[in-house]
Amino acid sequence: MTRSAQRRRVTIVDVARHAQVSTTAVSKVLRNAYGTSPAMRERVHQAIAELGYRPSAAARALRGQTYTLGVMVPDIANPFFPEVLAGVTEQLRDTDYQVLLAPGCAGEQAEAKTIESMIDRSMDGIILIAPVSPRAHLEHVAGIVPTVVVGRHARGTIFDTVADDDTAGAALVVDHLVGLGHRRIAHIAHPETEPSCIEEMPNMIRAEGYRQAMRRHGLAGEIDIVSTRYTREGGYRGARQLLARPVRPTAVFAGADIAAMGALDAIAEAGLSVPGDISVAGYDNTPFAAFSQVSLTSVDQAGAQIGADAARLLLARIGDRARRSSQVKLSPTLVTRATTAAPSS
Amino acid sequence: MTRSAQRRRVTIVDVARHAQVSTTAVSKVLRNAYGTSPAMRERVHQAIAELGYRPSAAARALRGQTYTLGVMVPDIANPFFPEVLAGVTEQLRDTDYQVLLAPGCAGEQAEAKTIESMIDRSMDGIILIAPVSPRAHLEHVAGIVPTVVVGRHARGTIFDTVADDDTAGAALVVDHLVGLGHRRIAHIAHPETEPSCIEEMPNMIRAEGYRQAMRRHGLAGEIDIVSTRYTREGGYRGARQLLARPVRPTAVFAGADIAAMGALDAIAEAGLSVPGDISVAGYDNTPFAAFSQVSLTSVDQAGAQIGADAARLLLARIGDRARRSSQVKLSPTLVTRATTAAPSS
DNA sequence: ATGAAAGCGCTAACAA
DNA sequence: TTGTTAGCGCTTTCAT
Repeated sequence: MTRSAQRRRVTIVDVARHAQVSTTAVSKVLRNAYGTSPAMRERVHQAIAELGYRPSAAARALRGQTYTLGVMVPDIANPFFPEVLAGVTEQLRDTDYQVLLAPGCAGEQAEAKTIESMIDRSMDGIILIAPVSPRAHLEHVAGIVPTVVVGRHARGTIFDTVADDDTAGAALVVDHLVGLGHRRIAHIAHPETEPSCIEEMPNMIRAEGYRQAMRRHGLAGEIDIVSTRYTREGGYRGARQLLARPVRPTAVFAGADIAAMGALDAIAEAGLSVPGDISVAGYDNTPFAAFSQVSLTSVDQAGAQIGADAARLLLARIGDRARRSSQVKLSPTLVTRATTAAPSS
Repeated sequence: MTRSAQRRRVTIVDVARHAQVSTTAVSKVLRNAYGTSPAMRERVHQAIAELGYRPSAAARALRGQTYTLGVMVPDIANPFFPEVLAGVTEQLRDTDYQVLLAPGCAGEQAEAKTIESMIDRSMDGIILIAPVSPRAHLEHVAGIVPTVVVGRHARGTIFDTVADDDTAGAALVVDHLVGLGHRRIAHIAHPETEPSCIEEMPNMIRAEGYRQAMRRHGLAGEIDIVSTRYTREGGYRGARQLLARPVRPTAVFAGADIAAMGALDAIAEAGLSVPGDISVAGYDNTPFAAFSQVSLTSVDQAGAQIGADAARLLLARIGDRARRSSQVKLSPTLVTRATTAAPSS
């Protein structure tokens, strides 16, 4: 046991020798490649089992695949992303692929570095969740490695996308609040600095969807957006700003549940009640929103399904890199809970 | 742009040719190795910049390091782990290392597979968070790759450990509740099947700490443990069981915040109030516990610090694999919030 | 201080 | 169907 641990790793050569075949044969068996007899397969498999052989991903990477897929998540603390990831891993469960997560990418700089590092590691494909890089950069990346972009509303020429219909999602919230009798509905947004992708980012589209819906209801004059961040702290700051308005909004639509969480913190701190004094709605329908103590009205964008679709598209693209790019757009639904009600006035 | 994307990746040979030096020289410069003149370093760096060269981790892996560290997390949906991860990445920020997360390891089987996959990918070191593998297996793994184990109370011969003093943490909760006047204090635990590591797992130690503390307070007869899981659903099921007792406990100590969350769901569903009808305490002091709508009393085990220590130890072990193993044990503190109060009786 | 050359473990032409 | 062999891009002796 201890000795074998110290020992040199078992290689394909060891297996070949042990099974009395060539390394090619072993390689073929490993990859289920064409040209192996059942008898040989049997012997090789047995040798592999006896020796406890495992292929070195590093060596494979130099020639072929690594059987590794990378997923970039912008913010691991946001409870929406585990949902997406669950969908990805579920879809990949019975494949040979291993998913590796690259965490913590605040900003374009960090994101570029993270993507580079996944390319350096010869990943067979990558899923980028809500990336902030300019589209040209995404195209560049997709030219190097099969790529699926989640969240961006962009028609990539060589990458596939999966996104939620954020315009519709925002409208669901506004319609719901207006239906309850609200007029002063404010929105907490997440800003975008990179001009080339402003129109593609889900956060920007949610904000625009909010604007459109407000206008549609004849509430153009009531449009009120504070731009902070989709984080708990951002939601907190945003709500603080809104609560300091001369005339307070009666409802707050946070662009993400995690921001809604911060908004609820600020509202509680101000001694106000939800939904008595102010209604709050979020986006993502994270497990947190369903939590009894919160019961947050939120837009469900089926995170697991998004993840599963992304994984499916990625496998398809790995299989055929010349494949036409496809865009999957999912329809959100509204989950009405206890944080929204008719305004008190 | 587009052409370069299609083009073969820039290699060390290209750099060497462009800088008019040998590949050896480039390699040395890259690794800050001994034997390079400032002039050469300058030229090489310039060539690297001009060509946009990036070393292939795959090729490096075959000979040297991959500059990749793997972190295995048992449950990505548990909000405690992002905290630990933040500590890890923060500690590694100014190093050349990239952190990759291996998600979703339910059970010993899946865990072993995940660890194998990290070894296959020649990671330079791995951090295992609350692994459930038998100690012998951890030793085996640590013999292959530098390893730091987080959470397990084991004295590895070749791996380092970082753990919270779970016995003390559990005692903090029981002492607090007893101090408030509670006697019927129940505990929601997470079971362990693998016999060889039962005594090392944080969940088991928390349960044992709870038992000890109860006995110390002369409440041995009130000891009441339900064993479900450290998940939201586990907490929910656990609390349901406890609420169905002929005589209901007046306080519930969930072994993890995420389980406390589920317990709060069940309590709300039963139409009971917290802390009016029943007090609830958690463990981990996740951001969720500090949330205004919850305000959960919880044991703080400084996740970020745990992560930072783990990363520090891992770097040290990578630097010297013969290094004596060290065990870092952190002292937890209790954060008292609104979910615990004197019993109503 | 610098470079030539031998692999690391695997895959894929190409031969047999 | 099977095996021989030439690399993949890098690190590392070992000469110079």
